[in-house]
Amino acid sequence: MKKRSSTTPVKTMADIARIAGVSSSTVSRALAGSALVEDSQRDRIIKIAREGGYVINSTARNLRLQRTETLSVAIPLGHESSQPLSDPFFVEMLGYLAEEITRRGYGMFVQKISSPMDDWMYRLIAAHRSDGIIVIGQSTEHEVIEAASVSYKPLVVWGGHDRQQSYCTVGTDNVAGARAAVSHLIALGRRKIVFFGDPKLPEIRLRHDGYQRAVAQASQVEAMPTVPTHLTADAAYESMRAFASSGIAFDGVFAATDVIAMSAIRALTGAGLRVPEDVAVVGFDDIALAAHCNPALTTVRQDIQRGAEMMVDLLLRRIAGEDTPSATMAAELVVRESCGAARAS
Amino acid sequence: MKKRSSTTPVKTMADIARIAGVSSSTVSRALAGSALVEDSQRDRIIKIAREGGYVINSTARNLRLQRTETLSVAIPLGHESSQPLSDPFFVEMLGYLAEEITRRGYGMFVQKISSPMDDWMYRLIAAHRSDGIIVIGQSTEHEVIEAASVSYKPLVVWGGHDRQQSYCTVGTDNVAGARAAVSHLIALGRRKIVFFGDPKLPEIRLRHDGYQRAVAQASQVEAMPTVPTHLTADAAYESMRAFASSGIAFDGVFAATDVIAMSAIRALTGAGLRVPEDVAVVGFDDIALAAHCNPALTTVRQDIQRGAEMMVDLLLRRIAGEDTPSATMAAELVVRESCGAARAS
DNA sequence: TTGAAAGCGCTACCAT
DNA sequence: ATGGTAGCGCTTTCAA
Repeated sequence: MKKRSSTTPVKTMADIARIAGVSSSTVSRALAGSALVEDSQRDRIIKIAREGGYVINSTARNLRLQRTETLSVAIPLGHESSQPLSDPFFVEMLGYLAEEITRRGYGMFVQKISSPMDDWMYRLIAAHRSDGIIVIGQSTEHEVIEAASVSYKPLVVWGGHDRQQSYCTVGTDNVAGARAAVSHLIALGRRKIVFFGDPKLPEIRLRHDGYQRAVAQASQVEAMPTVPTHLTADAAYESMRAFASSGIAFDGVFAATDVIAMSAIRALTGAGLRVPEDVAVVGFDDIALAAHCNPALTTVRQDIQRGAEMMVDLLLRRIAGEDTPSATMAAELVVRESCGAARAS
Repeated sequence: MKKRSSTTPVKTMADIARIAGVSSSTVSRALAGSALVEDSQRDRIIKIAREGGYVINSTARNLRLQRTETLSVAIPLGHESSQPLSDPFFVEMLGYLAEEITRRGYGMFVQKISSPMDDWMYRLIAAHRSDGIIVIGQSTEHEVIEAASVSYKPLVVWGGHDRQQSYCTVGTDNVAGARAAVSHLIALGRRKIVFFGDPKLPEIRLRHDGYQRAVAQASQVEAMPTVPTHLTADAAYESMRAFASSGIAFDGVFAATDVIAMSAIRALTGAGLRVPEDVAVVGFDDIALAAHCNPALTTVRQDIQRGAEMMVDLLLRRIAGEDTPSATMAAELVVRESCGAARAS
């Protein structure tokens, strides 16, 4: 009897069944570790499968089981379709999500939503490529997400939490974080603080709220304009360049994101203004760059890694049928150099 | 006749067929835009599908067509299983890959290979979750990749290119890049240059080759040790801390990656040594951080975005049956502050 | 131009 | 403990 083990291709359960002289039902059970199969039989089948290099076909399995063991990560960039996905905040988040999703035994399916049609959410759901969806950032898509969440439960969104929203979010306490940042600037003597960022985006609107509360609560602080800049480095640079040459006097900047803050600093320096001596700058996010730029950026830290872990955990629980609440993480002001004074640690 | 369009669920082609009063074969053809279906019939079917919010079930389609319209991105971390996927280089690469893969109409399936079994590659292939595989970095897995590439063609690897390898790589000219960096240090008067990095990894071995050639070609340059540090920030910091206190005199460091370089700078500064005055440091990669840290890092630039685009393009061509050759991109020395002298631009 | 039917590879029900 | 069979939703012959 010739050895054929290496010449007989073992691609399907039917192949294994043929070699083992059993039915494919038994092979399926054996490979699933079912106690229904006789021990010796099971071991023999598993051995044949392994020696033949058999790996289960997940497409067929998924079709049968109506699930995918995959989570989708969607990144809507409606506010800024030209914003590259290489944006540091998104990319750091993506890395941690990949880490955690893999650790939980799932695959990660990444989808960038470039020029949001209003049906991207529906398509993502209906295509059945994943068991659940994580959306990074609400962008301009709050209504779409809200509508989908009514009928689609396995959905978790990174972003701002509003009283009037039914979907599950994970995010930082934007209002408190922004307020702490601006209050710190005020405490350092700044009186003319400009807000850079577009309050049309939910998270940024919350940061703007925090900014306004800090200003309203202080005395002697002048009302200053809000500059609704886009989120890209180039756009933010240009916004600041234009503002700095407008003749409006100012001594502080609260930027809605670190990318805006860093670009603003470049523009200020280019305009001959010193940071922090002439203008103090505070950002938001604490991306990896923030600690290493010059001057090191004072910013509001969001714990991206913990956020990623929470989102995956909540999503898996929702897939299991649980109805999880939203989670808000505390924001932490990280004082470095760009605000002009280090706070005692 | 009651309007039922909103109450009848339209989940499958069979549903549409029932509503339209045709067979599901016709629905399939109509939705695929087949010329075989009568025009008015086709339009009617498409209308029903759209109004019912129908989206094709990709799992079923994939099973039938034996393809997935998905590309796998595998990140083997065998050399450093504790290395987080949040490593800047990998994460930047991931962002650009997501960008380009989405742009090409594919999905991206991300898989971190944590503690490499020797069959991870085989499993990834046999599970049929994707039409092709991009591997980011050879790590310690050269043999595994080489073996798989014999029979599995839709495979592109980021990393070092060796004369003796049959798989398709995209990468930077590591030897030339390293050589330029070290020659630059030598030209600036450095004579005792230490290499930090583990030459067991293919790319780093090539960078080490470049380092050695630059040293061999110069006169008066002393032979210095190679410190086979790991790739994480913490490990590199510790390696440099230990080395700096060993009593060995040195005035230059060529770090195999920017992460190592930046950690080394922190350790050197902590040990009371000035960078670049006492020790000049050059890195490799030009991650986003490099330009923004203090002192700004002199490094060898790899064009990550272009690399990502090339990998996707080559992979899609391989999926289409083409046998593409490897591609090597030119390395570019980016002179900033950490080497102690700016070259004329 | 359309429909019937087979089948992609798997799992689970129902027998025995 | 095991096998037969149906069917997940789709595409594509083959017939008409």
